[in-house]
Amino acid sequence: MRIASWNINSLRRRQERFLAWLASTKPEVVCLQETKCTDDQFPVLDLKAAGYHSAFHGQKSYNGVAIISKAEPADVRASLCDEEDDPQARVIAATIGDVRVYSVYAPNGQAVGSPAYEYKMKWYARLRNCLQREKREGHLVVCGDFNVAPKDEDVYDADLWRGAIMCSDDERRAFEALCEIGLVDTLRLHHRETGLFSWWDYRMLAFPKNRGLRIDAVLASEALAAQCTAAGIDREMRKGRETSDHAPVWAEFSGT
DNA sequence: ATGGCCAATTTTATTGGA
Repeated sequence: MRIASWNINSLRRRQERFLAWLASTKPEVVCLQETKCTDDQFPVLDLKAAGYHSAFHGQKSYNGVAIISKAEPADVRASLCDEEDDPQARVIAATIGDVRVYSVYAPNGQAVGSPAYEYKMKWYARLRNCLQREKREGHLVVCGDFNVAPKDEDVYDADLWRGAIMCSDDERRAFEALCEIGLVDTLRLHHRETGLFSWWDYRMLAFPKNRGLRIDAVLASEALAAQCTAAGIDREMRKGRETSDHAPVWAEFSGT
């Protein structure tokens, strides 16, 4: 089973490209972030015609997450496990077969120390609490745009970015704390080298120069991670015009 | 080759992204 995750940066802008990519790569599950559309704008019928079910949680203009799957999703929930009322659409969970899947879009945080940064850190604590509860149930995959480059290897110029947003110690600790509940960063099971990125700024020729960060990931609970046969980043999808500024990330699992 | 911000809306500026 292949699970992919892609910050699409507006599904409506990217729909044709997304459908073409779905048809060529045929993943069993795709987690999307920054769909930037309301639920009534979600292209349910086009995805159905492509052979996929849709579970989605959107809002006007910003954020928005979805899980697209060949198999029908069960137990869809569009929030973290707590009862906090969050107007930002950043989480959706669904059960696909025997795997609980989360599509998450972590807050950007704007600048270290800003109110947005405080919100980001609190959101991470809520996410961790939620996933800790989920993990007891069985296989768990958490896909998304984490807006954190976990290690120096995930940054094109680690010294330039040190302490900056997405690379600060507190953000990296928050990401690590997620992993410590028993989630494995699948890309690093198969690739240890630097230079593998999932986001490149639209400005200053960042992509041709490979000045990127790896801020998107597929995390898997330990038993499932043991079945992860391959993982990667589909950087081809960052090429050309009218692309998202993110590339899809993916992991392949046997025996599910 | 992959190319010098982009997307949505509040629309000819502003806000947020990362």
